[in-house]
Amino acid sequence: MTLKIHNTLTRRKEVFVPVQEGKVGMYVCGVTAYDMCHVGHARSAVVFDVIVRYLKYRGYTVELVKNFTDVDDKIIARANAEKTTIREISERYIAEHNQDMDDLCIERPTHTPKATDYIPEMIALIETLLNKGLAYVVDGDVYYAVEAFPSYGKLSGRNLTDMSAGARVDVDDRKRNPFDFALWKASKEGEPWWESPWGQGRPGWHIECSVMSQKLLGDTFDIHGGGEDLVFPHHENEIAQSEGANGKPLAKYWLHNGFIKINSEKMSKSLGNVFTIRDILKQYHPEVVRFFFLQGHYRSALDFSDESLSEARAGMERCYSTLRRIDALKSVKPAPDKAPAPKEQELAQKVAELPAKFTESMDDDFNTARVLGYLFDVVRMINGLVGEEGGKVTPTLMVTLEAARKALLETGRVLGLFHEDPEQYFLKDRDREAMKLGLDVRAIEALIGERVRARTEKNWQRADQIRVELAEKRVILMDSPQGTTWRIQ
RNA sequence: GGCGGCAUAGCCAAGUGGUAAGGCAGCGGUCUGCAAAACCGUUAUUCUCCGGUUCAAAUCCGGAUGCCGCCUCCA
Repeated sequence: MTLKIHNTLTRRKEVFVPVQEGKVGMYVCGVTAYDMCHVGHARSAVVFDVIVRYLKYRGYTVELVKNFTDVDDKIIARANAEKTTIREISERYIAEHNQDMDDLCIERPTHTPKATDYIPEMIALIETLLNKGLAYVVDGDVYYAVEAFPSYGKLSGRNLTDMSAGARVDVDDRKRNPFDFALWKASKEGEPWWESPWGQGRPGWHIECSVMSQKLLGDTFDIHGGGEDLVFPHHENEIAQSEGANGKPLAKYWLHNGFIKINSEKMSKSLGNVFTIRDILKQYHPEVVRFFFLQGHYRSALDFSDESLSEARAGMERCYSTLRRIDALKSVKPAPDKAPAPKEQELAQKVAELPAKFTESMDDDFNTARVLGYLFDVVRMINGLVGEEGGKVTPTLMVTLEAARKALLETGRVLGLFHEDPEQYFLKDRDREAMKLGLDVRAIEALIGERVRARTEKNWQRADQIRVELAEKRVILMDSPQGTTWRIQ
């Protein structure tokens, strides 16, 4: 079985062969630390988190680098607006970012370098490019000369002639070509600066990734990832810088995740439809958000809406209620043992096949949506077997169910799902939903208490009245031999 | 203007040559004092449209239409 990955560079699925057997070096472009992270950052983080988890599951040792851009126009603007330093701003938002990532259950990368820690190395790389004739100095700025790098455009499938035809770029007389980009910018009044051979200044955006990836992963590493918007110009420019300097391929495989749209529109600050991770996690359990992302392929666009998240919530609820159902059986007296029913054997077989199907789907360019389909097959079969015979199961069936539960959890672990104890999951969900609706939990439970009394007196009229009353507030009651529980619809 | 992507049921979505996964929603049934959950059945004779290749096409090729992204900071 071979892992195949869609490579943006070739626009094809390719068999994954790492530079060094058994090891994967991976670089994913991180955030510019000037504001809270949004749902788009969350998707990118989840996508690459699942890829890393899967590569590890597959037996690879993964070294992941995710950088922080901590010097940049937007950070400077924010620091000036708040009358503070770029360091204060970037540290604040790096901390916020880390909290969001922890909340989303993203495994921490091996390295999280910051651009400002690599200024001397950036200067050295720029000097190399100048010496090779790939860059030029103008008034303390240093620009990359795209025309001097013949394969410029190979990642994004563009060429300089076509692009300049309908160019919408600022014409800058100091540049030889409109697509030349800044490697080093002379500092203006009130901007942070570092000493350099070209005077006081600061690095351009693209150079940091070329430097940090080379320092931490070497000249050529396996996977370079990021959002699809980074293909051009950012990743194109990284290739121009790195490959221009050392003549070796920068990364073997380029992976780009699709965008999140909000009600079919692009999420952007100008449209005012940006949802921060912090806001979303007040509304939905992190695993619901993760499940929502994994339902689609990582390269396709995903439409984020209250409706789609509610559907994801329903899906997660289905899985967790099945896990809870198995847990509950442990305290139920077993039924007398007997030979396994055909359905039971069928489940055992499905469970046995799950790892292979999981691997096959994930090997096919990380097809998480298909994996979820397999998980639901198992869930349905478990439910079918547990629902029978008054909740009692035979010891033999219990073994099968336990194996099924383990298989679900193991698969879930690689996807970053089912980390929660089912009981806890439902409690958290209930509290979160009640808070969203502004419901008074104590009042609800008082009514439920009254209904329990009414039911013991067989006062069905009053009992139903309470049910209806609560249902109007989207509170759904569930009666069982163990008592009455509730959830939000 | 240049480059690229997408189009599968009411909605989301997998499927890249062998006869349409899965989820959500709906309907009918079983269960239940009534419900909920769960299960069973049901919901696309068909994959935007037109042509072509093939024994065979949602899948490959050509064309049309529609939507979207990138080309400017952007996950």
